[in-house]
Amino acid sequence: MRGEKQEEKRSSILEAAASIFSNKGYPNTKMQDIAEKAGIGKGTIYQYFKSKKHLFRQVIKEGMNFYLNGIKNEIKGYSDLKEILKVIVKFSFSFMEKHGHVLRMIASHRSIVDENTMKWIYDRKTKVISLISKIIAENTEKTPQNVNDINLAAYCFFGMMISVIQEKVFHNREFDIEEVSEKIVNIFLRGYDKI
Amino acid sequence: MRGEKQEEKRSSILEAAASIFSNKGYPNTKMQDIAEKAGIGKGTIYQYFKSKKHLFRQVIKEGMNFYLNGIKNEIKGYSDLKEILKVIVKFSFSFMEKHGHVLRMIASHRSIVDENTMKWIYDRKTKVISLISKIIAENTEKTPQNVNDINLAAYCFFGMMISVIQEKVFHNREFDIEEVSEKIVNIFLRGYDKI
Amino acid sequence: MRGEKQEEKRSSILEAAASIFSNKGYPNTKMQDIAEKAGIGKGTIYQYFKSKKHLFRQVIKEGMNFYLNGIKNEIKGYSDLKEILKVIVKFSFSFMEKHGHVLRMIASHRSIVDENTMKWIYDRKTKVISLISKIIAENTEKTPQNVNDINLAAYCFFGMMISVIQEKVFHNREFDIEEVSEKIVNIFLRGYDKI
Amino acid sequence: MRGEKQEEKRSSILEAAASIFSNKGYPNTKMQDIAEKAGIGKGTIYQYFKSKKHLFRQVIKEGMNFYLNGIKNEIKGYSDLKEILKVIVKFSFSFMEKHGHVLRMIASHRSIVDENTMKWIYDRKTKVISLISKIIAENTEKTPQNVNDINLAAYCFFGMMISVIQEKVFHNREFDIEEVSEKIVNIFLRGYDKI
DNA sequence: CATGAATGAGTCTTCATTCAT
DNA sequence: GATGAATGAAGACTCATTCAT
Repeated sequence: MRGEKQEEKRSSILEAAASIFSNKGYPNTKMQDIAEKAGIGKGTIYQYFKSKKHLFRQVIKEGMNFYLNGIKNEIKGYSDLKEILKVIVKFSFSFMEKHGHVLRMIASHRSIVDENTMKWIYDRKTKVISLISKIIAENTEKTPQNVNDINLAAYCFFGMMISVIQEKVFHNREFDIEEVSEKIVNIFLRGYDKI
Repeated sequence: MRGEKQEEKRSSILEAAASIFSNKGYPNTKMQDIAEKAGIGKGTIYQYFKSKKHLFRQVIKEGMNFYLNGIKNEIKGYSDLKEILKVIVKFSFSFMEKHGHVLRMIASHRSIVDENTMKWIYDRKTKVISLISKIIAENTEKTPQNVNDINLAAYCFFGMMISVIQEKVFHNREFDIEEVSEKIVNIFLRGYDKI
Repeated sequence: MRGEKQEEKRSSILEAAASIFSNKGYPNTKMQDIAEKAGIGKGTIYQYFKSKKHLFRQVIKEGMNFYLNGIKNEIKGYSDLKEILKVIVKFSFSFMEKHGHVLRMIASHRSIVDENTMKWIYDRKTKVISLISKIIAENTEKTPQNVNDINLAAYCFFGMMISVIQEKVFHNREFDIEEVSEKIVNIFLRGYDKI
Repeated sequence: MRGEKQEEKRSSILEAAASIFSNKGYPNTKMQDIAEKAGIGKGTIYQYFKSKKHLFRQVIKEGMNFYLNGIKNEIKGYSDLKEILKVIVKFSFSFMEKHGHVLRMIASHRSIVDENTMKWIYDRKTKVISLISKIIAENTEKTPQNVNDINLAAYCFFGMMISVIQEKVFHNREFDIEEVSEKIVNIFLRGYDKI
């Protein structure tokens, strides 16, 4: 059986990879480093992942799934758009602290690897935006709107959120997540002029 | 005179580098490619720039200056915050089309090169945010606010703008800049709920 | 075990390197050449030695140790200074034939690599001179002398020996080692006038 | 006329080259450095010397001539071998201080450049040894000897002299040239045992 | 003649990937 | 399955030499 132990090792590689890709970026990450962090031999990685690129994609993919599922899970039970968005911001904060690179990669979806991977990442990003769009659409009292406008709004929300989170996380400073989330969502929903 | 022709060649290298860094990212860019694009020999680059890293920094630096000066220049004559922000969005659109990497690097300020360069880029970013903060502060009728709040707003505005621009430019699709700018600024100033 | 085979490969690299450095000198020696001579891939060298410079230093270092130990070993059982010096000359002859560069580098201790390595080599040289000084001091019937004088004598002996050996080895001609050694030692001990 | 000014420039290049080759060794010497030290443009060197290698050879050649002529000149008027050898040592000391590389290159005559140059340098060395041999032969009261023995003695004398000089010059320490010269010559003529 | 900007051949070094143990 | 020693393709960078001005 390729059961439990196998799966565990796969996970430990993925985790180590996520952490190092996050901190150093794709090109500065060496397979050696990942192997060391995972406490295994370099060659072993290749028994679970075809190549560095594939490993990277898996990191993004599973990170994404974790992110998407996390959001879906967190917002259960809330029905107020404002509350929901705040929850998303807060969850994204803690996610960024652990898997910074994943979120940043998705946000900028740019060819740090190669053309194909860039497009592939872009597809993942679309999923995030779609989820946010869907959430906005479903929890708004406004009359049905142009799909493009909702999408635009989703991009705006995601962009501003990432921008602020990145800044805070980068600085590694103490700050009140609750307060900042409130402010971000307020700007998004009510506008800077009104707050 | 070491004047004109020298300066021209320096510029052509910078331009070629900006273009290739933009499209392929730092690690995928070969000095050879830049030389070819600039129509010169590999070694010549090293007469003008100490290393690949230095060249990259210059690209960011001069791109940044061009961006900042461009904004300052474009907003002259406007006094309405909304108009000013729209101008910024529109200018950023056209800038991204030409120097995508610069803006993206600044937005994500991440170690695609090395720790030091990351911090260095972060410093450049601060300049952009400062400018936006200043613009917001000076053109708002609201009673004087907490500096941190203005800064937060600047990060939000910059983030949402980049997020949307990136999407549009990436798709390379036709769209109405005027309309999109209007919408972005409206969300920022009046909130999604109100538009 | 990382034992035997590893050590063997390390040795084969060292040997190949010594041979090529000896014949072509440091700057004319290519890592590629060393790899080929050792019958391995270029990259393998870097598993055992950090850089060309480090490899070079190891060649000198291990060559030196071999030389010093060789001398110490050969002179065992002799108590007559003249006999001892002759043994040293003879051993140095055979050593130069195999590891010419090592001895020459030590003799001239000059910056063929860089300032630091030069000083490092100079330190190695001091060891050789010290050994010769010690041998002279211990096996002389003369009344205790000024340390500086003994040192000067050691430099003289080492210099004349290298000078002659180099000439002979360079010519690759047949000659009577026994006879030449005898003559060198005679000049050193009794003076040219007396022989 | 290619007269005076030309000759002056040629000299200044040669002088600059000698100084830098001496201090840094052939491979670490850049044409640029030589040009700068000579206060001229890089390209100008090539109007006087075909290549770096040729320049190097000229440096050795003219250095050698200067050395040989210097010796011949200094020993005029002396007839005692001991006095003559002392004069040679003293002159060599001051020569080494200014043109270290030349003397060292001649002493070790080794392929820091290439096989051909090595042989070429070896030929120069032969001239020095011949001169010393001739001096020894002419100023000795001993009955005519085997040419090879005189040659061997010359190699010994040259080797020990260089060995000591190098050490002293390398240390850049104060020392009594007169005294050291006396000791070296004494060892050579009367033997270490007798002094 | 003098110059120094331009050039590209030539090298060291890294690191993803393979494969024998 | 797991390992890590071996590999070599790939790329940044140097510097002697050329040649247009």
